[in-house]
Amino acid sequence: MTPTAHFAEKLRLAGLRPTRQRVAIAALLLDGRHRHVTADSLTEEITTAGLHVSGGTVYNTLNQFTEAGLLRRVMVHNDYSLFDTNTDHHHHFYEAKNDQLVDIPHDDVILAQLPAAPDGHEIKAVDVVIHIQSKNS
Amino acid sequence: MTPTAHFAEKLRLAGLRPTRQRVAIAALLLDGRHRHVTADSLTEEITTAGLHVSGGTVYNTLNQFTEAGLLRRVMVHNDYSLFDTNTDHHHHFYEAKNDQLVDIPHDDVILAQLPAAPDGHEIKAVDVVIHIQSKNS
DNA sequence: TATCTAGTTTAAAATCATTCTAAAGAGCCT
DNA sequence: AGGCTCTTTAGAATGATTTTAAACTAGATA
Repeated sequence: MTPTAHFAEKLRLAGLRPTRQRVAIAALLLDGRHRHVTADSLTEEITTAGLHVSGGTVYNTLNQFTEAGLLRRVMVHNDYSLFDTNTDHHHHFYEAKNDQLVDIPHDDVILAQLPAAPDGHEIKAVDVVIHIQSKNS
Repeated sequence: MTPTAHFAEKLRLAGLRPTRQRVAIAALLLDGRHRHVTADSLTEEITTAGLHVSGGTVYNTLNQFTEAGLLRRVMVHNDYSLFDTNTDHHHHFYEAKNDQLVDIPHDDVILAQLPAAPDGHEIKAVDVVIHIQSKNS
């Protein structure tokens, strides 16, 4: 199976029509490497790859991939959206000073006791963000 | 001590000059009640109280109070900033559907094991957001 | 109490990430 | 190939937040 066919299939399975733009973005983001991207950094990557995808489509695709569970949105500040190509359960260290986000392996945080969700509700996800800073600051 | 003097003192202790606007906002937000506000909802409160504070000052004050530890910024989405008048250690339930944030008492989440911060860094804060949704959805 | 000055507030303009729009284009089924 | 729907596009629009430059004030000093 060609790489393109591989990503096209992945998109179909996620319920997304494999357009040229989506396949290109999937090839960049869904190759198994774990990293964090923004609409901006992704656009740069696309350009570097010699391609062009309009700004609106970059945003739409990022949202659609997230909705489909292919990406995960990480909430650490309100300046712009961050997406994680690792959708497994895991948490993050975040250093505000340089806006740096670092994955924490899932097993390194153990939530011994979780509160029951309010009546009629269920837990969908648990996000843990550990804010860190340089010791000499 | 008059209420105004009380809040003025609180601001001085936090390193903030007690201006008329800051004291007014402190009187609304720092009275001990635990709640979540936005720049918008705070502006409404100010108006309802028969006062007026410019938009820029509302934003500045919210940021300064947060910086001073009088408020806490809660990260659940990128649409606008949310501030919590409860600065004690505690976590949150968040339901995206209706953008509702609910406090979880500190003791209801126990982090049994925390990872060591990366070399040369220390942990400043640990934020836990539990995303919930209606069972019948 | 009058004066001074650095820090604040103000309304309005600017910024900037993100979403929306309407028209042109592309999967995909028959 | 034809057609229907979903997508993409460039550009305009949105909206929260920040910035600006001028007017103002808290608090120190004389």
